[in-house]
Amino acid sequence: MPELPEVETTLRGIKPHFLGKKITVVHIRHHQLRWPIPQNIAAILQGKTLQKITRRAKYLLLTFNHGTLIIHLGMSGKLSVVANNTSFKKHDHCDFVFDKLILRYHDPRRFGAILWTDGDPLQHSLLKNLGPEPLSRSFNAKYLYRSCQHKKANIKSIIMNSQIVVGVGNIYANEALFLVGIHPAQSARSLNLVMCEKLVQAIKTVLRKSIKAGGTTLRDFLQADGKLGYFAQQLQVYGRKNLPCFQCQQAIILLRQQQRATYFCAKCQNK
DNA sequence: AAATTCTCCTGAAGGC
DNA sequence: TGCCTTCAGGAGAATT
Repeated sequence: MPELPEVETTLRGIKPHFLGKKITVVHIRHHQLRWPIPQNIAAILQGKTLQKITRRAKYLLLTFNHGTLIIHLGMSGKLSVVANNTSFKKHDHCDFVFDKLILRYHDPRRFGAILWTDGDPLQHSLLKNLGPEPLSRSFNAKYLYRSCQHKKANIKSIIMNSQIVVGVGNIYANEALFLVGIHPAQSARSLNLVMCEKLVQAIKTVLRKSIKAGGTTLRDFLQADGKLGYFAQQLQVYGRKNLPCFQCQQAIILLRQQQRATYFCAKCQNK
């Protein structure tokens, strides 16, 4: 499940292979992702040179001189770099064929998206209302504090809300809240500025560490399976139901919030 | 307006 | 071994 560190790792992995290169042909084997891949995408891209690869939230933006390809990996999406004429496997839905290499999109659950815009991608309806990047300076204590005021919702749903801050998926929300000892069900408006500062720093720390871990596997990116980074990170609470807390040995609790699994330590994370 | 629930999908895991 | 059920989750859409 690609979280922000995986998307960033993917970006860094594909960039050196395709930047400034020309697409010769596009093959689509399955149009139906979260939204249909535009029918004319092959015609749009054929013969065009990739000018820029950037990221906004978990969206990868591949910019050409006449528009931008917007790619989201969803839950199970993966972009890989394979040699030309490499045979495709199940769920390899889309190939962007360049001179020597293929940028291949694989996505068993098809929650991802491949879209095209000929305007400013940041003004695309999917992107224009997104909150700040978590690692940017505009995501800071004051901002989070303001975003939490008058909010009845619990703090976990606030930090996972992409209109407030992007890129904090379920795993990292759990981990960051544990790091600062905040109970995931605590109401957002009850956090003071000091707690917001700690939480902001925890989110940044968790994401930075994970991106760094992802970076260590970059050299393997050409290999088809390329296990990405965050598994390397030691998770403190996520997926550890009933196992002893690393800090106090008390059993980690699993509860459900907004239909998402929340793992926390009742002793270390006080209400 | 804000908060919650629903939805897409497949593969893995668990029960019998 | 195999079939069936349940669960996982990103995030936009629909609903409350």
